[in-house]
Formats: sequence, structure tokens, C-alpha cells
Amino acid sequence: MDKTEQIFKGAIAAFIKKGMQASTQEVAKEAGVAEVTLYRRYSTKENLFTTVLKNVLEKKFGSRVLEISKENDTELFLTNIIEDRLEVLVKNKDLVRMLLSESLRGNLTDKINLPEVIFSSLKKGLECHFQHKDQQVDIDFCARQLGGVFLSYVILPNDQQLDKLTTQERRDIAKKHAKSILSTIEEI
Amino acid sequence: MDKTEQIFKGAIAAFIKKGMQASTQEVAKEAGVAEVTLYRRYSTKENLFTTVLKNVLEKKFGSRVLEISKENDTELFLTNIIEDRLEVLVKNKDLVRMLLSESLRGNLTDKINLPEVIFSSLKKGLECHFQHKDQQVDIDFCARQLGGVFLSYVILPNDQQLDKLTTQERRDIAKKHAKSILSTIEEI
DNA sequence: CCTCTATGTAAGTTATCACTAACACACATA
DNA sequence: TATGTGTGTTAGTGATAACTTACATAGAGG
Repeated sequence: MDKTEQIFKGAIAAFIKKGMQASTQEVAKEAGVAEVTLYRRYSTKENLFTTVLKNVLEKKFGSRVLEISKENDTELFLTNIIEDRLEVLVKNKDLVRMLLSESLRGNLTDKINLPEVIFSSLKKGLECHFQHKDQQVDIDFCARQLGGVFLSYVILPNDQQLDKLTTQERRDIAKKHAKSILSTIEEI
Repeated sequence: MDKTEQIFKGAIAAFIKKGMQASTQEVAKEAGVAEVTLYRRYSTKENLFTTVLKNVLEKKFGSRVLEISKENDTELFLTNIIEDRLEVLVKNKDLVRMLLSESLRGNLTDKINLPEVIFSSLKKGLECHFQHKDQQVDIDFCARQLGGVFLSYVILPNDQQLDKLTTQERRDIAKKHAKSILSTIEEI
């Protein structure tokens, strides 16, 4: 089996369990690899984690936002973007929570800072959509509302287990949020 | 000066800087107290932190939600609740971010788990308000929307420094969010 | 003056952790 | 066959941290 793959998986597993405080020993154990191998390949623990996280961020959170933003109907566009991102975030809930926890602590560089990444990608999508429609909108406010929706499902308790709902039920929820956000958008 | 006060302040300062990983040495230094004093009083680091945090949560985040929920006009009620909580959260932003970070990591007990505390207190306020009005509303969805607003301002990057706005500007923002939430509430 | 309580100082214990060094082995390629 | 590359094993270093122990001191109340 590919050793790099092995190490990445082990590092993520350890990272999810303990955050950046996960010891290299734990990572090695999870990965089924000698501890010294990690140092030979990545020199330091910090380098190991940033390497792994950059990779994960691209692979698991790769954004379809720009593609979605071509949809011309704003309510549909918002619904799609919420549905899409919500699914990704909730499917990787543990990972997302750890990334949020670490970025709140200021442990992450800009490139692996999830709030930063999400927020700017949302803004780009919104800009693209509304530019297309020649509509002037408070992009920041709108992106903040969208971000708030995601954060609420990742952080607040009691989630009616979003991943256990049917596709249609999830879509209904996304639509409800979309309508709410739409109500604050004023046409010129 | 009161030693207990001193210790609490030092502990919070250290906690804000480093989270629960702050060493007892650092706490002692911040508090201007001998390290061993902390152990004599609180036995363990964990006990020290939970004691301090319970105290802080009551003192700094004490809720006016129930009082506010008596307001009969729903838009006004929502605006007030958003304005009130947003001010508290943003004024203690560093502390809030640390509390969120630690609770995401599962390091906190229920009683000092900020998302838990905020969410349930919001739900209580909403229940109270709508019961009063004999109106049936999806309390969970509504509380989640409110929570999302708060989280978005605490976690997402914000250039427009909420605490630097005038009272009126902040109120306008609260009102905008309130209207958005109101739009999802249907009367019977 | 005596005693009790809260505190400080200083030293030490035990554990963990990031990181290194030395050696051995397996395998591929020249 | 000889050599280099990547890996595992084992041991070790130096730092830090939670927590303890022993002893000295300062102030309050009897």
C-alpha cells in the first residue's frame, strides 16, 4: 500500500481525535509506520500537519461554488450552494470541527484556515452570480448569512442529524434558509 | 487585593491566550501568585479551569433573554435579542473564541459549553415569546438561525469590526437579521 | 506570646513529547 | 556483486508540565 496515503490517513485520524496536540507517536501508530519515518519525510510535526491538511482541504472540500453560481435564479442558486456545502461540511463533521477549533486558536495558516477559506469562496460565488445578473447586493452580509447557516449546523447541538435526512428533506431545509436570505436581498 | 479575584483574572488571561493547555505556571505568573497556591486551592488544573469558567459564564454572559422575550412585537423581540447577545459576544470575542474552540474539542462539561448554553437559552426565550403570542413556530429552526448569526460574527473574518460601529449601526444590522428570520416564521 | 491558616520558595518526581543518532535489513538498480 | 534508498528498531536527549513535599514566614485571633 502507498506509504504516503497511509501516513495521511493516520495523521488525519490522529488529528481528528486530538487536534494539533496529537503526538507524532500517535500518528505513527494510526498510520502503521515508524515514528522516525515521519521525521525523515516531513522534518517537523508542524510541517507534517500543514502538508496533510492542505491536501485534505483540496480533496474533501473542493468547491463547486463557482459552477453553481451560474444558475440564474437566485433562490435556486442559494438553495444549491447551501445544499452542496452543507452536505460536505456535515459529512466531514468531525474534521470540520477540529479545523474550526484549531483556527479559532490561531494555529492554522491562512491556506488551511477553514472559516477564511469558506467565507472567501462564498463571496466569490456571490459576486459571480450577482455580477451576472447586474444586481447590487451587500455581498459581505449575504456571505455572512450563508456562513452562519453552515456554522449553526456544525457547531450548535441537537442537530436533527442532518446526514440522516432524505435528500428531499435536506433540500427543503436548504430552500428555507435560501428564502430567508433572499428576503434581505433588495433589487435595484 | 482579593486573592481569589486575582487568580480568576490570571486564569482567564492565560486561558484566553492558550486555552486549556495554558500551564499552571503561566496562570500563576499572570495572577501574581505561587503555583502551589493554585494546587492547594483547586487540587487540579482541570478543577481550576472549570471553577473559573463556570464563574465567568454566569458573570459575563448572564442572559437577559427571558426578560427580552416579553416584548410582544416579534420583529422588535428578535432585534433586541440579536442586539443584546451580539454585543456581549463581540465584547468578549477572545474569550468566546476560546470557549468555542475548547467545546469543539469536547474539553468542556455541559455547564460551560457555550454553544449548548446559548442554544438552549435562545430556545427558552423563543418558546416564551411565541407561547405568549399563541403562535406556532419551528423553535429549533429559529434558534438555529439566531445562533448562526452570532457564530458568523464571532468566527467568520470581519473587516467591519462590529464593536467599532455606532449603537445605531449595530441596531440596524440586528434589525436586518431579525427581518430575515421573521420571513421564515409563518403565522397560523 | 502562642497557634492556626494561608501563602511563598525551592527542590524534586514522574511522565510525555519533539526530535536525533546508530545500526540493521530489505529491495531495486547499475 | 556492489551500492544506494527507504524503512524499522532501539535508545537517548533535552525540555516542559502536572503535581508533591518540606520548610520558612507573615498576619489574625485568643
